[in-house]
Amino acid sequence: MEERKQKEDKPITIYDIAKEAGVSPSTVSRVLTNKVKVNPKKRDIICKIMEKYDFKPNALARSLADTKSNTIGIITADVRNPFYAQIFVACEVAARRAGYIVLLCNSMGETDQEKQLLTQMQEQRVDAVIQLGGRADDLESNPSYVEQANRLIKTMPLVVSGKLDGTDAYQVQIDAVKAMESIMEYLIRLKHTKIAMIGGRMDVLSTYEKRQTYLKVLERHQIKPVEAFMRDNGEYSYEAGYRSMNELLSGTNIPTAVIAINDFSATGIIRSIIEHGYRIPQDISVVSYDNTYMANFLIPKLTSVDYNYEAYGEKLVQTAILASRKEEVPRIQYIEPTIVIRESSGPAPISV
Amino acid sequence: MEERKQKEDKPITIYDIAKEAGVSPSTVSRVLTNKVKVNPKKRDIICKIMEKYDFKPNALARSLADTKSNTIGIITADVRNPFYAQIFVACEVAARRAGYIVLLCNSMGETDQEKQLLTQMQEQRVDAVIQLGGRADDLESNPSYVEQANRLIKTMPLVVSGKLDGTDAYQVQIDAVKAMESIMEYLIRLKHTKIAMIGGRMDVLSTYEKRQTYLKVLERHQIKPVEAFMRDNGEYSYEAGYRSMNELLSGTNIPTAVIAINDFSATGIIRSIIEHGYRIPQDISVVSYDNTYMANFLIPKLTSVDYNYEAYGEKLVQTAILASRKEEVPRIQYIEPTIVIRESSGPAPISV
DNA sequence: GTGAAAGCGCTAACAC
DNA sequence: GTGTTAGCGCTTTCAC
Repeated sequence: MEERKQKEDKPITIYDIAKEAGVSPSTVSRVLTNKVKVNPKKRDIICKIMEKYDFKPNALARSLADTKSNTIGIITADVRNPFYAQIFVACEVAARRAGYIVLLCNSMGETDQEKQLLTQMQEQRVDAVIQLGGRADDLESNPSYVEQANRLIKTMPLVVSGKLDGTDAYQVQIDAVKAMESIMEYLIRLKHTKIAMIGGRMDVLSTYEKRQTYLKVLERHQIKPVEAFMRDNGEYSYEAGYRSMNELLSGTNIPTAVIAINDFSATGIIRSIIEHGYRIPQDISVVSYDNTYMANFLIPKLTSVDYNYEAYGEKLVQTAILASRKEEVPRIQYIEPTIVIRESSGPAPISV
Repeated sequence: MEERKQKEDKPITIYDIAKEAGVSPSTVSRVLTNKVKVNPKKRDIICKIMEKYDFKPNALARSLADTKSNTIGIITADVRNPFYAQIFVACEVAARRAGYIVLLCNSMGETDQEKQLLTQMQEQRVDAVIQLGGRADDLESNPSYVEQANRLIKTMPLVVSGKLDGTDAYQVQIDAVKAMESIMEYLIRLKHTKIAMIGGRMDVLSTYEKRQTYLKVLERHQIKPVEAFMRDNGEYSYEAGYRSMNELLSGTNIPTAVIAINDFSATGIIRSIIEHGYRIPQDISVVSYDNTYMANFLIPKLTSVDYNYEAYGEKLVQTAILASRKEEVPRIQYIEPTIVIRESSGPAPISV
């Protein structure tokens, strides 16, 4: 029951608390973990002392002791991309609700960096890692990355937003096929037949799937695909969208609708269309993917495909947590897209 | 020198390595820390074995042992805001370069949450915490938050992007005064005299400073301030910008230039202007703060004040690290703004 | 240069 | 219910 001589530097520990409370350290630990009954009186005394010294249990020591860090590592290419920012925040919210912390690392799109991050996550002994984009987006998984991932998976579960062939990574994917189906059917219902698809790289899984679906739906409606309408420019940026649309509009065959690979691209596309003197959506409709806040800001407001981000984050995190507890989780799960119609799309113009 | 019997579950430790290498654990630790000479031959053997088992040192244990986690905690209101996303990524890059990891937590703008995050950071034993926005933005610091922050500061340094009166937090701020000065002088040089300032809350430090500077510069040029031109609508959003500009344009006194509190606001403001049939910048110039990627996307492209984000992140992180090592760091530092001129601003129209 | 041993702060059997 | 005793995996004196 003795007062602690304030050694200013050393942070207080359960031993200090225990001594002052006249109990054993384990009792203090018990009130901390709160899993086992403790004499209410003692608990009270202990709590008082904890508060008095503003005691904060050392999470590192706790994690070391029970070999569980209550941390989920998240690797993404770049949170500055609002698409990932949305998912990340959704993950964080879900994680916090479940009593977990998230450790975020950006790979900046560099594969080497990404590999290193896997290692880092292992060293940090996170309970599971969630990978958003990056190598998990590849149509053909990078072998050396797969190798690294497999090493990680020996230690902890990995859940990816795409896929990682040759690994046991859990997959929680956006349903790219449905995402394209719904947009195409929507446009065709509006009598569009001259539909362009702009942006993206064909070695990216979701983009590839979109393209395949695009072709499939055209065929289903007996619309002949036009080479010039398919402009996978290799990028997902504003500039690329702008450039590709400029090219397209400088030709003779002008589409009545264009599907942008994402909101960034759409933004460039819209700029190009307007600069060329066409009206949106009267002359050309524009639809897009991701439904980031940009969609609301543009003039006209953008029709874009949304993926309930909150639910997405929740599913990613739940998968990670359950897997880390070795509970059963489906190996692959899908997120349903919903098309949000705004001002940028409308009926096809009456053909001349 | 014996092979390790692969107990599949337990991760390998330096003891396992040591045994197989025929050395003591301390020697293994020495090659890990790499601070002390080790017989090159032994080192070699040890490294080989580490690789063979894909050994990853437990960062938790390391941190526990040397009471240093090499982690910097970052608290922000919402990384989905591109302004914070930019700074965060810059911090991460700087931190990684210095051998640190960052732990990101979003408070979602809730003070309680924010307080809890401080506690969480303490428990995680991060080496320092950086707070971007939130309570550090307040013109008058929230007393109960200050209290919580002070508790944290007893344990570790806190560096904030704003200020926290009554604490020893380090400050690395954007120079809001200069940011406004340069924009005002720019506009006035272009012969603008009817300048509106839209968006923001006056209990936010940087906004308050901007308003004060706005008034000061007007006075310096003998321009009488117009009540209707000062529309601190309490928000920093697209919608608020749109709404306020609509109100302003429905009046009789139309400004020739408007300063938006940030790019989000500017986006709404631009929409409103266009919908009202005015041209940008021929009729009305629009300038803004933060120079996020939005500035490049808008039509017209937005003139916006930039803060070298890379340098900002570097300074925040360096301050955090140095302070955590108890080295001397200035208590307050400033980030210089630069105005990036694009399409949305130009000379004032010839007055009628 | 290297090993032995103590310790970082906590949890979790295990007895009582 | 509570104290005792081992760890968790690493770093770091301190001798030699």
